[in-house]
Amino acid sequence: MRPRMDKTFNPQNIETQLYQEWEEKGYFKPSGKGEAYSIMIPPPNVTGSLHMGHAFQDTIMDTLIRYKRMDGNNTLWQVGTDHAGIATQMVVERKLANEEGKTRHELGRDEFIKRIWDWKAESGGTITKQLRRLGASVDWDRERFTMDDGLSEAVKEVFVRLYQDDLIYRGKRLVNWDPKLHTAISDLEVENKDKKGNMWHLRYPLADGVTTKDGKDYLVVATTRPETMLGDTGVAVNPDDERYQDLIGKEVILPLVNRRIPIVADEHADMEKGTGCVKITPAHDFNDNEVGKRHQLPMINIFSKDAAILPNGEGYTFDGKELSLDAPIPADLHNLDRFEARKAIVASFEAAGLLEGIEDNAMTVPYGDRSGVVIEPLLTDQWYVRVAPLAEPAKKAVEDGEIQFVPKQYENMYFSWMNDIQDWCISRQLWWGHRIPAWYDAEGNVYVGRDEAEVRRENNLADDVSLSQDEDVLDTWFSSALWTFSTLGWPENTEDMQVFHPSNTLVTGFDIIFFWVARMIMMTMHFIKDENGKSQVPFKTVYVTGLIRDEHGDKMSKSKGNVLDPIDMIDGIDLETLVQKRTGNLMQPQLAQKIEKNTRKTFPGGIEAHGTDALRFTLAAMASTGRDINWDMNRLEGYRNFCNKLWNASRYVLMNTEEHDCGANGGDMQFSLADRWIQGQLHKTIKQVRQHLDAYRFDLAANTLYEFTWNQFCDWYLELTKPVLFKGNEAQQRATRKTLVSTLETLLRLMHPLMPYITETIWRNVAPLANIDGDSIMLQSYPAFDESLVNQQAIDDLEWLKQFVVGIRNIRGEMDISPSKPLSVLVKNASGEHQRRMDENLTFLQAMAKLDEITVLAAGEKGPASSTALVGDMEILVPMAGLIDKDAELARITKALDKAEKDFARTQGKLSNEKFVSNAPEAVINKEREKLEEFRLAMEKLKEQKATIESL
RNA sequence: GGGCGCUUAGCUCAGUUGGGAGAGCAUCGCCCUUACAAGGCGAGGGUCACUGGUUCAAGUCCAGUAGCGCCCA
Repeated sequence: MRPRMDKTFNPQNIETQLYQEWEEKGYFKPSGKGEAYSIMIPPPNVTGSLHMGHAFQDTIMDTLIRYKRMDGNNTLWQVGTDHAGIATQMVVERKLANEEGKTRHELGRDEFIKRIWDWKAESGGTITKQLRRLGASVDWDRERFTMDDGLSEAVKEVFVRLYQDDLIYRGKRLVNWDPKLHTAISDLEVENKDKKGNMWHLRYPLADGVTTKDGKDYLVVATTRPETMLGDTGVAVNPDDERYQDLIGKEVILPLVNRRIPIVADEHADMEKGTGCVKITPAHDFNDNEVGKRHQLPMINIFSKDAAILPNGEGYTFDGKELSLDAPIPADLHNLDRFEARKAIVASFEAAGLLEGIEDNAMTVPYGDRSGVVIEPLLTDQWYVRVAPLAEPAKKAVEDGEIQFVPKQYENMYFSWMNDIQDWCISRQLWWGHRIPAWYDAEGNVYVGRDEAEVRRENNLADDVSLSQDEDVLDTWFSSALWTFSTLGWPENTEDMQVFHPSNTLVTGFDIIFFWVARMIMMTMHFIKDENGKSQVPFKTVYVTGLIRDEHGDKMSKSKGNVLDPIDMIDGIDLETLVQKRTGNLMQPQLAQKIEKNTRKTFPGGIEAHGTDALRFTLAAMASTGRDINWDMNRLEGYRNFCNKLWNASRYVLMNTEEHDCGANGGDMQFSLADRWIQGQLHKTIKQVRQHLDAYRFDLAANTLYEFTWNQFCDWYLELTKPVLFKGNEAQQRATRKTLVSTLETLLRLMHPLMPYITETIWRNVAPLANIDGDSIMLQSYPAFDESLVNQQAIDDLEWLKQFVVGIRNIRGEMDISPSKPLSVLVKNASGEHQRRMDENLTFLQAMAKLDEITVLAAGEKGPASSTALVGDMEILVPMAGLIDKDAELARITKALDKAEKDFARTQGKLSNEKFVSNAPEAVINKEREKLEEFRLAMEKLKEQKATIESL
């Protein structure tokens, strides 16, 4: 297919069609040839849709993959999605409620899971469809899903082996409990919000007639959660706090429940804060839990799974054993929700005269990001991975440079987490996920195995022993942690494992270094060994991206209504639809008005279509050093214009080469200075772009391409081909046509990884002219730098030509002489080199500066009163007669002279500094001397010129 | 409180081993010149957050201050 090229660039007309063709023809598959290069996509949430962060990361991954593919590697970009336990379960639950008015419990577990699979088949492909719009060259035939058979097999295998290695255990510990969803959740799913709350000061009477230093028979503890006092098992004071020294080891009588609890000394108590006394509730607060552990206080759980008050506190020791301890709770509190209980307890304290006071208090409260309710730290039975032993090799791999982070400072973040690592709670009280491969008998003994039959066999359990499988499923991150190898067919030792593992580059956000990156490293190094038994790393480089924020630097979020959808930037969206999209389905509908107002203000005309290539190029251009990006629509528009520029430049090339002899089959060719120059510039560009891509500096790569394309190729080279194509002889035309075609063809290949669609479209038109027979630019080789094609003489000559042309354009601009008015100019002090350059490039000079004649003045000849420009030590004179305004010219000269004088003075100052001359390197000094001479010359000429004009 | 990062033109950002401050957009002139008005040609615009130090020379290296952001507690 050779696409047509309209006058303006219309991305909609080309993108989808090209992508389908690429996919159908299997261009995204590994070639099977060359050195392997693989990237494993961070699997997006199957319920999700593409956001700017995905677009950013996917652009970078695709750029790398396309670059390596063209450069001859056997490339695999592995794609897939994760099953997103909670999110997916909730989506289907909601659907079930809306459509059938049923809960999942009414449906039953098996039927509900079946419904999830139905949903997935129907609606689970949103994000992968969007990924296609971005041009992502992933191998779709290998698409994986964390719940599919192969990956589930890997999950089971890993669980069983870790258990056998004593790296997985079951225990009763504190977790982030979501009282609405009835499951443990990970820290990542907890949103900490700053809230205004209260600090209650409660009196705890001292036992045994003890009094404080100032004679009081009670202590005052300050707390933000009075309701948890029912589970207090201690009061802590700071060991250095003189106020309470005598009381350490004594006891208080816990009000309402009349339990004696000890006063302990612990650093956790902050002398500056409140009264310096804190209540310790080890079963309901993470900090208190640590304190309790240090002082061997019992844990007393007072909450049900709904976070309502129990009739009796449940006591446990820190090794999870039940404690027979009497912790009754007053009957009027039973079954009260935690916030109701708070009111009731505060009221009771007040009634008993034990409420010392209430203060306002700013605090951070954890909310479940899915349920929106306050998370309760709760003691529950969960499965844990013992992480410390796994962390050691994982740390070492980064220390030794086996895995490198780009940018490097993120290694600190990695180490800080790995050095203070907590065991990982991997079980979730959900239905959707990998069911934990553990079975219990009637006595509560636990057996772990790949299936029930294996459990019976391994443990000699008769068929009549009844076993029931653990109801819980595994954290989604557990299966994600296996992603790099489970997707390649592990536990089978597949050929893919041998070829594509370890993968090369992981592209991800800094926010999941802990949750995902570190865990992948640990899991991979534990399970995957090379032929010598050495642990393999999952990837060699981790490229960490920053966050994409809105134009004011605010995080994009639904509730702020500042989310930008990458697809909207590609296809465009009208204002009304955008407003609807941003204000619909809000958790807090009262925000709608404000969001609407802001949206109308920011996007009065909606968002125009910019196309995928412009979006990708913008993302690449803004991808510097892993820091956050403040999204700028103006940049996007600028790069859309850039696409249009490339498009039209290509049209120019095609118009002048199609149906002409472009020298593809030889013939006489006489290359112009411009031809030789642009080839050199192109190769310098190739070298730089490769360097930048290799260094993950996509911003610099994009800038280099932009600069070459617009400022060299379009602004100078294309203009310089016009005189040749209009007036040159056959050999000159043939040479220039050949250069036009080959430069553009190479440039397109160089750009392709960043802008796949536009380059493919143009390339298919250009390639035949260069005698290249290929179906797709994707499969062509990436341009290689050839130093022999960089012609320094041509570069110097063309720089001279530019100076000449710009000098005249300058005069035109400042003197208001129309660019269309031809000028005759004179040159003074034209040495041999200047003369040669003029002789060789007269046509170029005439065309580019719109000149009639150039007259060379003899030595000593003054010439008429003129406005002048300098090219090195040569002076160009544009005669003033009838053209130039005396005052304007004087103003222009004065300004230029000022600048020259300043430059001269500064340079002279440097050179007359004895210390500079004796310390600075020779090259620097020489450069300064050259500059001085240049400025001196300019001053001289300008003064002379000024005098001439003044005397008129 | 500990750690990391940021502060450069009106806006969004580059600035490699220290050696004449850059880009895009925006602004101001002139131009519908047969690739492109999503364009061409030209111009203006910066105490490189602040203070001190090292150096012949600092946006760049060091120390401190202020503001902002992130991670951890």
